[in-house]
Amino acid sequence: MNIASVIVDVPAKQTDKPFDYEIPEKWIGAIVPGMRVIVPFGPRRVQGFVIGLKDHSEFESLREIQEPMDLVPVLNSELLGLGNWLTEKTLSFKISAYQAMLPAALKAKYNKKVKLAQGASIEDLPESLRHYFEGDKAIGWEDAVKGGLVPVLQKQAAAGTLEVLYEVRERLGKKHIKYIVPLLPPEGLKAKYEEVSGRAAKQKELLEFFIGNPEPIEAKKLTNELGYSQSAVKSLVDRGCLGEKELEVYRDPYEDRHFPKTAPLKLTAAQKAAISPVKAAISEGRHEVFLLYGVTGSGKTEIYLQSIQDVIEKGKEAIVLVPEISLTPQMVERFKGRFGAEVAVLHSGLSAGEKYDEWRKIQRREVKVAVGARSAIFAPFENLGIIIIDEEHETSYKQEDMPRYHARDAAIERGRNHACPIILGSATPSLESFARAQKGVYSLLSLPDRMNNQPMPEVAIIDMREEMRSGNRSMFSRKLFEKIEDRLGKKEQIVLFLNKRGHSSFVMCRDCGYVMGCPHCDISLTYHRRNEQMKCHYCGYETHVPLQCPECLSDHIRYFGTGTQKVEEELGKLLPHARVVRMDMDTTGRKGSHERLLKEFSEGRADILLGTQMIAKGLDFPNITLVGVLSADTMLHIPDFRSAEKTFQLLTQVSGRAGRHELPGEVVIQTYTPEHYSIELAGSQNYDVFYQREMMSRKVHKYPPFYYLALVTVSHGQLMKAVSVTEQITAFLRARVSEDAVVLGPVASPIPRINDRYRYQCLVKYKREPSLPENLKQVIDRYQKEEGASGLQVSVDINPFLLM
DNA sequence: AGCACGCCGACT
DNA sequence: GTCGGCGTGCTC
Repeated sequence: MNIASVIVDVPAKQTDKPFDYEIPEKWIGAIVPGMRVIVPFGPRRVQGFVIGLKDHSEFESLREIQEPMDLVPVLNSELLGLGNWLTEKTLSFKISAYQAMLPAALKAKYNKKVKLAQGASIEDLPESLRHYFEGDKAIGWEDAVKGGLVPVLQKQAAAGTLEVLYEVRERLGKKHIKYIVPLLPPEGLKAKYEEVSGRAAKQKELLEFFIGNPEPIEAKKLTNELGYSQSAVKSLVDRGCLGEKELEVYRDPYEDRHFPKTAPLKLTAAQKAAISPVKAAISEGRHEVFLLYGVTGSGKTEIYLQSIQDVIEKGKEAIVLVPEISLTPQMVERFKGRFGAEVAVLHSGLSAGEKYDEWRKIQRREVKVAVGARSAIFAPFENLGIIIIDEEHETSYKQEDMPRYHARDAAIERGRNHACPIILGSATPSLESFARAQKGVYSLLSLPDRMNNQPMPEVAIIDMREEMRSGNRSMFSRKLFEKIEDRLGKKEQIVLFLNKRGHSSFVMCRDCGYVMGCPHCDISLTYHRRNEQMKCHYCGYETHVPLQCPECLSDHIRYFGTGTQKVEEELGKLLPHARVVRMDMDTTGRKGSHERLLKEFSEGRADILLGTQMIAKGLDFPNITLVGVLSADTMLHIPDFRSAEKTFQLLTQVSGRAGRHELPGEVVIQTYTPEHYSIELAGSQNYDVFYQREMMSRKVHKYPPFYYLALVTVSHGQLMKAVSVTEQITAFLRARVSEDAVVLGPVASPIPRINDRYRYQCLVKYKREPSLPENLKQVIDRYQKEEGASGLQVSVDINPFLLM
């Protein structure tokens, strides 16, 4: 077993296969599958993953692995297998699948530099180049390019005086702290104590300290807090009494936070009924997928917690996925509160180093529970007892770039591997999941009532057209405004929800109707108050705000639409005494600001929480008695077959923020289309009827869950090229699917141009099409290689969430 | 992805 | 005659 099969870090079609390498003698036995290694690949060195060992290779002369990057595998055999599965399901490269399963910190960085060749002397170089290489110095490739030195350097390299070096580096290291340890037992130290001359009083004190405290101690603590001098420490180190030791430590993002310990709560009858099949599956070690359908505030989390308790007692581990955990610090708190140090938290709010450290806690079996966003599904546990996906319907579980996987599918696959149950929890299950539960593929568990018999909040739907007609041109309906004033008076809290960021969404000329668009993308620019700029959310293009209409030179050019900033201003004018906290992408950009804002609100230092999507879920504050949705229909008009479902889910989720505790809650939904079923039914909180309605529509239009989808998107700088290639692909696929399938296209993508590239697509709707993956692969193979040359890009998304 | 090899146009 | 364009193919 001295040959390793390695997947190299070169994401391309031609290199998407194992390459064989000889394992150097000294590492035989030490290099095992799942480890990262550095291998020579052509003239370069690259990172690679060992996926297997063997004795024979069909290749004649193998090169040697340069060195291992790990002491222990970073991928266990289950995850290696899962990588294969991912590759097949998403048609992505193997290397992309493996990278996606690991924290970003483990992704290699590459350095290319030029240095003096072995055996060459600095005198061999032309005068002008010498100073770059004096004293073994090297010049980085990028600097060389910047300085226009590449041709000269290449000439020297060809002549053999310089050589090009390829380095593979870790993205970042482990964090170490210097500790001081006594090298002798207390008796030995006592003996030394006698030896130390009387003049060295400080050293004597220090020895006394270590006689009393023989444990290792942080060097910083010793000098800074306990006041021992660095020189005294050094002398004793030199004498061989003390030693310095670098100990690896974790960056603990929750270090300075304490989580009050919580005990399991007593379950209600409904909760008991829901949890018992889960407990049965856990104790029998059986794979089963449960859909836990429970209204907002019905106590789903407690079911998660107690299921995990069971799993831990069985000596197994648990993964909990939450949509975007930095958005729900309360969730972290509940898990940390119950399971304390047994919990690792992985979310986007952490730095790469912190994430890596949390990941290592899992790898080293130091924790039993991983709570995190989508990618936490790849937590390297070996003995999973349960996987929980909270807010199962959330679209953020689908990754939008390669590998385009859905965490729910990955969870079910891992559940199969480990023979463990899965809980999908939601107050508004995705149609796909609910349909599967109806068919008996998943087991349905319901929690129809809120805890403590709190009623669901009362919902009022306000027709904003009416308001308009009766002369109210403000963004608050009279009813909502009244209620806000009422709550302010009662010192109760209010949540205002708006699903848009920025100030106003777009700029339009009132005279000619000109809307300011991005010159590179077919999308209107968004106004940002902060820097008085118009910004494109797709390509980042920025320009200043026009004072005149560029088309008709009229100066009646105005902002349209409403953003959180504008609402904030408006509130400031109308209710100057109300304390408002605004939460959106702009105010929560920096790390920790999210938590800080929420804390401000939870401690009652603000009356109104105003925000976008991110405040829709997870908030649970007892004093919120009013939730206002400023415009319910913004989502309804996006061209997506799921827009009604998303609108319904969002409105239901936001409404659920109100009245979760003793105080009853009220919800006001403002809309221009009150008659739309998704708004009407969100108002009456009737998921079941919504489900029926939406299923009918999906059936008619041949959309999921009745059909699966596969989306091919083609983009190119020239419109005609994009169209003609899409046409070819559409024809190719059409000829290769069965009669039940529908192949649509070519059609322009909902955003027909991004960054000066025209985008066309072909959509396949199908029920059972065993050869489709193979055909899609052929499409990729055929067109992806044209990519570099002509700028053609072809991407395939199986089960896309955004048809963009 | 990089990089080398290789075959056709405009220039010291 | 060469320098250099990027099309083609390879990396164990």
